[in-house]
Amino acid sequence: MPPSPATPQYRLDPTREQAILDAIRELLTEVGYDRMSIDEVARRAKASKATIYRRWSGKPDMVAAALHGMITELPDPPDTGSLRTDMIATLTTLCRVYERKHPIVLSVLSAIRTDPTIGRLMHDHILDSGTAGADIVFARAVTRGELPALPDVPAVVEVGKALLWHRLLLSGRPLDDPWVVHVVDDILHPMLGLPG
Amino acid sequence: MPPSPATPQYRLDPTREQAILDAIRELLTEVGYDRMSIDEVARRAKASKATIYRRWSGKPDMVAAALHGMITELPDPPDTGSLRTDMIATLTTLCRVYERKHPIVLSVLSAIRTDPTIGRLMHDHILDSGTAGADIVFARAVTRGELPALPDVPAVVEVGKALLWHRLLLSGRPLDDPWVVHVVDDILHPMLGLPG
DNA sequence: AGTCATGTACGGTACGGTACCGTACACCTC
DNA sequence: GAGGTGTACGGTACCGTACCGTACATGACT
Repeated sequence: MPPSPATPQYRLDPTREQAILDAIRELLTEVGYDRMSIDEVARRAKASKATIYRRWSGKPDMVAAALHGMITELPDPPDTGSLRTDMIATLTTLCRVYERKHPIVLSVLSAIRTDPTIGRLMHDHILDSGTAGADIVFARAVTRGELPALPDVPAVVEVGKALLWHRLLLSGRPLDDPWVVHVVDDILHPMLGLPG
Repeated sequence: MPPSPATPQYRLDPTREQAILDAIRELLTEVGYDRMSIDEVARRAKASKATIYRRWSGKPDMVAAALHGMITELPDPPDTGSLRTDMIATLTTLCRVYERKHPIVLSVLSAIRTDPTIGRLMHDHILDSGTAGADIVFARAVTRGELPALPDVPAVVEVGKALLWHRLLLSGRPLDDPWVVHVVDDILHPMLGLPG
């Protein structure tokens, strides 16, 4: 007799579930929310639609589940020696994260109209991550003596996020290094009262 | 004797064309690009599908046509007496314009992946309008003596547009007056080297 | 001028074909 | 035999095209 009372009690296979969620994220990235069909999800996950519908009630439900587990915890930004290089490093890291999330955000964005729940999930799990490092960077700059006092960090973060997403979603141009340097030197530095 | 080489050529009725384009814009606003069906366009425009397909080859073509004629020429910003109030007035005007365009931008955004042409049209006809007034406002501030020299206007415009679209598309919060004041006082003013 | 044949655009309808949704049912493994 | 799984199916929505009969402007002919 097995001593573990954990009689496996074969529940819904979590492996399957993960495969399905991966397929959903894949399709969201590739074709967007509206054009993502359940048939195709099933095909990619090598599962049947019945298997899918046993778990979730419909497309919004599935996508909501897929958006969970996309929270990305960023490590604290490393001390590069100066505020300027700290900001460049932090922004560059954020660029890579946003670039990865970009297709999904784009897909889901248009679905907000149809399903407001999706919008909330997107904010909570995708958009609001990766901005905690700013406090650290600016606090470090104050102790270094580069800044006379802590700036209006939320405002700076607001500008940074807005610039990133605007560039990514609307301008159609890449989040490359020269652009990051431009943001830091021509926008953030002046905003902090430092020489451009 | 007819000097004109008899170009009889009845044209397609421009009235009908306008009704169809209006219906397209309506549906783009209401349900988005993907969920817009030609049948529904025909129904709303009180036209037959044949009439529509006689003019355009398919959905991308129609939407492209509908995006034309959405260019909005803004009047030069009025002189309100100070740079701060000028900026607030200009931004407020821009807010109203963007709010109107917002649903269509949202719809079309997700279609960029499918049809890059749409993306180009959106930039040319929707996004790049309404920023010419900035030059006037800042030039006026210089002659008033409020600014020592002309600032980096493109950078300021970049920040303004990014903040507006970010707020509108991603934050889900309204472009209301307090927010505009916050942008001017907490972000643009510091960026210009003025007291917040 | 008045009449009429002609050509075109029009709304409406119907169709074949495709893609998708959500479910009923049979299978198959524990 | 109980429960997860795969297949097959009905139903719906949409696309793009073809065709009908009609309305109307044009241009020729009387």
